[in-house]
Amino acid sequence: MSAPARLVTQCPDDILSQCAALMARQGYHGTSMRDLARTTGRSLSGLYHHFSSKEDLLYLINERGFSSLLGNAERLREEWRSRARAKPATAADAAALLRDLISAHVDYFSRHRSEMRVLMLGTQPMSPAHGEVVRRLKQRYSEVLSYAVSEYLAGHAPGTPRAEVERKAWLLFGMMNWIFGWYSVDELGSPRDLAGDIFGIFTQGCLAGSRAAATSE
Amino acid sequence: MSAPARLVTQCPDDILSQCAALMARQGYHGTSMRDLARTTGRSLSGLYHHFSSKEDLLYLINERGFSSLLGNAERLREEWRSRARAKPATAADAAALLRDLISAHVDYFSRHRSEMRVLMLGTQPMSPAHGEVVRRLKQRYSEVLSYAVSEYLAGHAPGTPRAEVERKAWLLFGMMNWIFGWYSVDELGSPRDLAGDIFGIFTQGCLAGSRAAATSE
DNA sequence: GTACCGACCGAACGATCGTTCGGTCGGTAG
DNA sequence: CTACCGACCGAACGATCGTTCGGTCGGTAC
Repeated sequence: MSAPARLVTQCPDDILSQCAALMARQGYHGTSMRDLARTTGRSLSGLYHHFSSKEDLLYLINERGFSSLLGNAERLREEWRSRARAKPATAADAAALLRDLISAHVDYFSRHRSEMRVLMLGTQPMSPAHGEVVRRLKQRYSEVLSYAVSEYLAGHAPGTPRAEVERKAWLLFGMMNWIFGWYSVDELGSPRDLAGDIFGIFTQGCLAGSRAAATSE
Repeated sequence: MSAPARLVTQCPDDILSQCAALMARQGYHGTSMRDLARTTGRSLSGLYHHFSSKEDLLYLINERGFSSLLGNAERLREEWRSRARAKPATAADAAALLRDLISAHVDYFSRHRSEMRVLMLGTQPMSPAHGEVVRRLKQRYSEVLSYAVSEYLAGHAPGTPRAEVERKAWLLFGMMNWIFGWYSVDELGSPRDLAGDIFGIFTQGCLAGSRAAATSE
């Protein structure tokens, strides 16, 4: 423990994202360790110096991605809660929280598209222990979003049933996640426009309530 | 060409869906031909009697799924067009078309969850020829949906820019598709409720226009 | 100097992969 | 009877898979 300090190595951050980029295109099982070694400019056994196994690599990508996403979301929620303690929150405040969460999500996705695509393609091939950690992160993240949705609905459409709140939160998730699964971000305009559209459609759509669905018949 | 008629065999319909069920859980590369042979109750070489290759099997699942989806959608659109020729279409008619398309989509997904999950996980490992066919089907399907969205917006929010129409159609796609990627249909209520929610959020959300997105700041 | 370190490599291991080949069996057709 | 057919199987092929092992090299620590 002396002069030059440890900044490189230790945790192979760039290697991880290079691997994620390849896995995003070919899938976990469709990408071999030899493929990953080649694109990271290392040898096969050199790659194993950084990760204990292929599954471990997948876990690290998942853990890192969801942790960042969750960190952003929980920070926004805490800021909102401390503001709410200072002075009572208005309905507009809840809308602002929801809008910030959507923006943060879309921004993060657009800046880490490969990693996010890996996260979306499923958790199946992970060990029970790793899978549990990732599942927990996923759930905590969706709980923050559900919380914001229910706070928003409490202010703008009070009395919405719990089941409907959750269903709508999931639909919001759908809008936020799907686009990056199929399409390129280049064809969709800026993340800012996209987040604005999602926020606009969701909030205005929720205001109309569920009874508005009966148009014909 | 005589008595008993050909109803079985020819095209292995049930085998296909059994294979899709396994691939939906493990992914294409994560499922071996031996796995597929075992779950279909056949031997490895017995399976190759029905499909020329593993990739061919993936293609058949994709082609079949998207063709059904597209068939339903184009039928609904043609019905609408012929009604529009009889008497001028109202704005409510366009909403009904959109609602029927969403219902058909959600219904089909809920009845063929495994196949649909395979379709959503990507097209990469297909040959150029097969990939092109599937890509064409996908595009035709999304064009029907975009058409309905633009017809709806023409009646309810005239003057919406083309790019915004497409972005909103994609967000609608997101709501329709995402839920079956992550969550089980059991927790989401009936397909009917779900389709109603999607239709309600989307249509009411679009009515508010894009300028409503500026709530704070 | 020697000792130890993390980063990295070439070569190989056993297992599993997609695919092929030769053959069996029950059922019409002539 | 023979000829032919689709459905199906066991056994094997070459290739590729994830992983391991022994070793090399440049750099501190003492």
